[in-house]
Amino acid sequence: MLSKKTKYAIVALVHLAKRDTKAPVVIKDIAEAEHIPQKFLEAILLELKNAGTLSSRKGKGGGYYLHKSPQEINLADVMRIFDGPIALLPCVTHTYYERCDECKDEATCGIRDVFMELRAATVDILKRATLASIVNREMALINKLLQR
Amino acid sequence: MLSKKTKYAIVALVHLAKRDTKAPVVIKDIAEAEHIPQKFLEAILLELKNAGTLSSRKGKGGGYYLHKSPQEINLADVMRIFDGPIALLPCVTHTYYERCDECKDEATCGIRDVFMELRAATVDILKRATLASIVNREMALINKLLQR
DNA sequence: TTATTCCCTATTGGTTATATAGATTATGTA
DNA sequence: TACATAATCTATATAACCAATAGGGAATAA
Repeated sequence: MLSKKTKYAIVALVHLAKRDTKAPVVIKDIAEAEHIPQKFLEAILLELKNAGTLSSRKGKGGGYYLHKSPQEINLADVMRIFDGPIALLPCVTHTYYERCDECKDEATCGIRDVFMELRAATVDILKRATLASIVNREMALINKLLQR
Repeated sequence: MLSKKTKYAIVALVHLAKRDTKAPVVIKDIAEAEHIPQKFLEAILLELKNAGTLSSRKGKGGGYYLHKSPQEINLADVMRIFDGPIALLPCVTHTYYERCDECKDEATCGIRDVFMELRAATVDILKRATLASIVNREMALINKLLQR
């Protein structure tokens, strides 16, 4: 399961992506609109800023805004910021690779083979899941509902 | 990431599947062969038994053995026993469904849409990953190494 | 210089993960 | 029956992490 942190982060990012302007939005507005505890969201947005996903401006008229375009921000990257590697086994990750203590021969491990396949499929889906594509999905779902 | 519990469970099950006989194996043998803390493995095998995956016999000549055939035991089921639902959001699971507090309209939620797609792909891979198929993968990997 | 807003540090309560220890129950065999 | 074997049950410990809150500091714009 995703941590609440990650889920809130995604919801907040989609919130920003759905606005057509790139004007900063204050934490409070996002928290209230998306029903996220404000102080908790504060820490989350800061982490997203430090990761280079968001930018911020202080003082009046300030707030947070997307640092990159919605096409360039995908869920794989966001999830990695908060929940770490996407792979389910340490021996399958790229950047956080770690050998399994109990493993006898990694090269011929059938379990590892399965989870490498799973990781590839997961990363593929999550990389394609950009903020822009999520907004598109929402529009498609709305249209689908209206047509009935 | 998988919990150690789940990883140990899978390793132990594959250990049992690789033996051609269905004779019971004592906990100690599995623990030593696979480098798993014995007392911890004890609890894990018991849980697998209660879930109907393993059977056991007490006393001399006893131990644990697969209750079903290696073709019938898949990683999706094993992972659900220990780590719960495979889906990454509560609103996407079948059996553990729960609405997201902060969600406005589930039917048009683009985030949910992504994670439904991801869940389907994941379950598909993990259902096909039976103990038998894992053993086959190992043989294939060994052959591949030998051919070089 | 004042209001606004992000930024930083610390802390809290609760849950989960990863085990270990010791006693008990069931089983096969001499 | 007695004994050794091996699973089963209960209890405990520790560490890590999650989710959230509190309070003040620092930067910025008007």
